[in-house]
Amino acid sequence: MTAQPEAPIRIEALPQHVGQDVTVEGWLTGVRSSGKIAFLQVRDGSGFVQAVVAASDVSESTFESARAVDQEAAVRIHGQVKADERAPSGVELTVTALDVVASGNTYPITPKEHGVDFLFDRRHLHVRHRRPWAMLRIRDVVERGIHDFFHEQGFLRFDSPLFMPTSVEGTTDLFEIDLFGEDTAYLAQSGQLYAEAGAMAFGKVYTFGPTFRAEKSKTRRHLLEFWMIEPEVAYLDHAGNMDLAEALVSYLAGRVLREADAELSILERDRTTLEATAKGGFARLTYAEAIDRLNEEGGDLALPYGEDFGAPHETFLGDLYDRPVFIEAWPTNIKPFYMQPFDDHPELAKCADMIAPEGYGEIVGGSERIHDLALLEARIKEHNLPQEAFAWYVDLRRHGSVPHSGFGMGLERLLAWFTGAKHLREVVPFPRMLTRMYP
RNA sequence: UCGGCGGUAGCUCAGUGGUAGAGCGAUCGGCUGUUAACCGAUUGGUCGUAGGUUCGAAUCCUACCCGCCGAGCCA
Repeated sequence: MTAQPEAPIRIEALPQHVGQDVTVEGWLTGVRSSGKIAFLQVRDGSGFVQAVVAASDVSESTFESARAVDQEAAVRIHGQVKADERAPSGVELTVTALDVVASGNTYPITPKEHGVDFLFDRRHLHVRHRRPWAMLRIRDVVERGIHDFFHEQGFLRFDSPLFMPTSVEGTTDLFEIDLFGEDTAYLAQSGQLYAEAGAMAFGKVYTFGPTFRAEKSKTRRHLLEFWMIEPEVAYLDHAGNMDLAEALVSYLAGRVLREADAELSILERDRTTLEATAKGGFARLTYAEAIDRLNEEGGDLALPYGEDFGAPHETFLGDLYDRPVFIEAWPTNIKPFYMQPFDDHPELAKCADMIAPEGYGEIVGGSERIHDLALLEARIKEHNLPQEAFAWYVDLRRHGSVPHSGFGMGLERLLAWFTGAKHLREVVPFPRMLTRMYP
């Protein structure tokens, strides 16, 4: 144990300490050694650096311990920061002393290929590795970006409940919670209705929380538990709502390009669609125009007017552009009950879905909400929804009701697109799926 | 729920009726510039489960279990 009073330096800050003696606390992602020199690959959560132990520079016992350490051993390293062009980050650590804090003890995730199931059974360890590390760092950049964007625009974060008395849309499968045999609650699949109450109280609000869908979907675009962002704004109309969604998504793309360049490189992410997205200017197709495009250019994807889109239709439409595209003005009968119809076309809803490019599907769905009491009550009846459960929601239209709009953005869908993930599970620390509850 | 594919060593896989294999990992040794290092040795198996066909089954048949990908539904 060498006396080393200074506080440890994080690896990401090492380029500012070239020539200095520092301490780094971390773990080993790998070790290579020969008879007289050892290379320790070190990570500390902030970055990666190679530490070089030369037999000629250190005591015999230090060199022996450097040769004996294993993958994921926890180590405290003392050494000098050296600029080195061979190093990916530009710096290396020349080791003067090494404390082995704990052994890696035959770490199971070896630096070779592994299957999805093997890695996600060990997700508690897997999150230490480069690719998950980059994914989850970008998740953090986006989450902070969302809060910054809304707060800069005068929004208030307004938390919605996770236990709900009923479904927001009346259709989706919900997870039931038994309340001691006395009542049934459901896990939230949206906070929108509560956000609408918030919009009338604070003008501009957004929710940011987990949501749950009990759909037996087993595709790369589905999780049982995912995070959703739902802004809701009083006095905002349908067109303004699309402007807001576009501003948010283009802001986030720009922020990831600026703040997560190294992470995008680790993921080998092509930046073309992100760079286009950051400039804004998203195309806006009406549902009718989208149907025409499908029928004229979509081949097998031809679809009669009035049908909802499937995943292949979304992929086709998304691939028409280098940045997201809005599909607006859908027939009201294939959309939820609360959407405001156009005055001159009551059969069409003032709503829009935002489709991501590159096959990542719908990332935003939003609309202007019905603010007229009588119309909302009629819609609830048409959809056979339980009137008692929606009484408070209807009551909002009785006291100073104004036009208002909002949308929901799926965090994981957005992140999967930003990062180029093959599956949503890659952008969540501990994904929850039909076949995945552990760890 | 439906469709396609798959389950063999700790991991990734090869093996289509005749003695259970490779690479990596792990262990030991060698190597002063390695980037998934390299070289030598050692270690390693209920071939998803149950039943059937056969002189003989990882291999053929039946049922079931589990996983992956997709559809529907959705973000």
